[in-house]
Amino acid sequence: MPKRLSRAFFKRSVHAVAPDLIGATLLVNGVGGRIVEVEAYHHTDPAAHSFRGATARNAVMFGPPGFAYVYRSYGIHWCLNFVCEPKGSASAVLIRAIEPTAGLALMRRRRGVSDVRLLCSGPGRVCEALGVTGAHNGLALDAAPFQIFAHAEPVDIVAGPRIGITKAADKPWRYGLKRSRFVSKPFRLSPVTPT
DNA sequence: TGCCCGATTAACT
DNA sequence: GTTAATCGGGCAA
Repeated sequence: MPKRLSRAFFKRSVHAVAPDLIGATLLVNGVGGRIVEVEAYHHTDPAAHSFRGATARNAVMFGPPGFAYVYRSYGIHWCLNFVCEPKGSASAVLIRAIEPTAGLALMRRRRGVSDVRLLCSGPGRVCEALGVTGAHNGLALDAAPFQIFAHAEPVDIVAGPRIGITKAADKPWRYGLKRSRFVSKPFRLSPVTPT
């Protein structure tokens, strides 16, 4: 049985936690799969919700690490984040894509699509498939309904610019599982030198 | 108070 | 390729 991630796992720099989450398994009420894409947001980052200080929406980001920050995106979708670093640093990892492994039938029903590659390939899709809503905002990640397990095997990680932002768009703070077919958009891999 | 924009997605042309 | 859906935050007036 894989090791369940402790709350201490999140009490580190968001730039250390984010790549470490690639390959981990995220379940919500037993439904979910392998995390294949995340993005890091730090409070000194102009693209982060916490950059301009605490509001009612982002209050959880300013609390202790190891909790879920769920916000509404474009007034329509939900997006799931894991709060990182010591309390008050207001940093979080956005869960952008999952390779579905558990609860496929329920995810298909919630999403209204059958293609497994369309179930969790995007932050809004992840929340819809796993049933994450604003009701999960502020819940601890080491307790029900969440289960997060470390990956057993080593994984190859790639990084690149984050998606859908205009501020600090050059920062390579999007992390993914190399060659995964379940990411929301392909990562640009390093060019192979012709032989 | 009013207006613009956004860590998105699906359905268009 | 473009656009609508829909709402909280930020900022100008």
